[in-house]
Amino acid sequence: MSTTADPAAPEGGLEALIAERRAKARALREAGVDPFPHRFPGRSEIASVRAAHEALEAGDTGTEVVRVAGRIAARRGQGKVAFVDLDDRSGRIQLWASIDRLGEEAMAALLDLDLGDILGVAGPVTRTRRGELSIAVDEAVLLAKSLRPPPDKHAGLKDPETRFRQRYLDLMSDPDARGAFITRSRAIASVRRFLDERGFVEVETPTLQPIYGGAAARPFTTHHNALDRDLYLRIATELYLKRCIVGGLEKVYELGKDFRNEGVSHKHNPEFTMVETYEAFADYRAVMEMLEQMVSTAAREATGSTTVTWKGDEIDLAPPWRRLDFREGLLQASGVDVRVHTDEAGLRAAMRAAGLDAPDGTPWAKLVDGLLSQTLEPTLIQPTILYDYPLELSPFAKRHPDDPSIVERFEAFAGGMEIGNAFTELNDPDDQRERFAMAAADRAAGDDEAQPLDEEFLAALEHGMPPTGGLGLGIDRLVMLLTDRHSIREVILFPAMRS
RNA sequence: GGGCCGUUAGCUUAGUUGGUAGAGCAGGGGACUCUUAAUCCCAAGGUCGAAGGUUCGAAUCCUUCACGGCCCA
Repeated sequence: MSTTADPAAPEGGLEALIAERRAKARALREAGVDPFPHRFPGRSEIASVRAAHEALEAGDTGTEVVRVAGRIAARRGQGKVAFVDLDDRSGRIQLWASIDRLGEEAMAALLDLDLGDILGVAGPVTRTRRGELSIAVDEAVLLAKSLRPPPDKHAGLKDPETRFRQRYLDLMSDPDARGAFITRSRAIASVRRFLDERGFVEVETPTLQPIYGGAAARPFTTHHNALDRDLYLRIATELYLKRCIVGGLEKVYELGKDFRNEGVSHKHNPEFTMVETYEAFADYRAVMEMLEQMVSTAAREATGSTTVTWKGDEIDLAPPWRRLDFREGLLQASGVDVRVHTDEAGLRAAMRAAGLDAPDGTPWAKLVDGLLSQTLEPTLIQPTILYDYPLELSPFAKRHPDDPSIVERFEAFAGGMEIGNAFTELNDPDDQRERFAMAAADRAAGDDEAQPLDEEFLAALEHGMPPTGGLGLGIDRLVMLLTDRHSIREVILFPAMRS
């Protein structure tokens, strides 16, 4: 269609491309055609159309009329025959449009469409002489006019900034990007199904909390105007879920967002998704087995296999996972024994002697954490359960019966990342009060990630909490593992960005 | 927070020792009744991330800033 030159229309660039598409939409309206109609009923998924007609021979045409709808991804031919590639979520199929089937008017309308337009078509399935399964178009309906040009039909969208800020462009131009988020959805559904089938109750606890807790992190602060009080966005669900255990719900989980006011990195986004589970009358040994089952089940149900590819290696998520004692593992990986260097200065000296980073003013527990992340953690590619942590790192974990300086806690690692954290929950309220006191001392010493005292949580524990095994599993990192994506931004649809 | 790298047309990109930017795709006009990164012809499209500086002259060199990526913390 020749577009009459508007003297005000720009010569080139994006504005001109938009003006061109708007002019086409206007022309349609003037011809009585709605460029944004309301529905296209009776459509089939492209993948199912393909599957049902695989046996069609080249040159043959089926009898059944199918209806498909999607976005125009590419087209070839401009004369009396044209080929259009149509994408929906399930796949792509070629449309074969000829003036013989459509007539001059409908053919002209089809040729006037743009890449990126949403189109619905009806017609029989055919296989071209060259062997391409296609739909012989008898009817074509514009379902939504695209007023802006899509990314390059072949090269797609490469610029990571645009991919994250305008994720819809990434999704529409890259089937693998869509696939990662579909895998994410399946993994989350699998985790829910797994827990539901084992009698866990899914609960929802406050996101806005008067006292934050359950993890070592700085919170986001907000303000409730009507109550005139500051509130915190939760950094974990832990302390509320344990109240549910006190109340007798016995097996609970919550799957949702936590918020931590920290920097962004390939492993950190300020809001991220975590599932926490608490099972009364279980301990961390039972949680180990459940986690192995849960993760391997999620892998199988989301990807079809319990082995995944990670940075070129195969990771086998099928149980049982390797068990590694915390102290032993660290000693082997770093040569530093945290049971020998039990004070801050001694550990710092030992770490520096081993060539490791150990900043001044860092409390002992954080030095141990740094020791782990610098030495052992990156080597834990195959799934590994690292168990029996020092008490100082774990303010909500129950002491080990054989050694009060360690707790019944484990973290699970895979792909060189921490993916899960679990312990036998501390249910002795007096011990818990002591732990809060230790945290208060840390806070006084300048650790702004230390736990604030939560009297209401202590009161709940004083009512009696059964022995309980608890777990936190990072969903984003699990999805990274399942999709071989090495940045958390690749598995969060709209990651945090600077303005 | 530190180091390195990047930012050129809607998208993907080239651009040499500093001499005022070139392509493919997309878009426009034309040809084409089995193409599939369709092909062929024609024309058009650029604040070279922003602001300063050096220079006769800056996409290119320098400084600052913004945004992003990678690595480190």
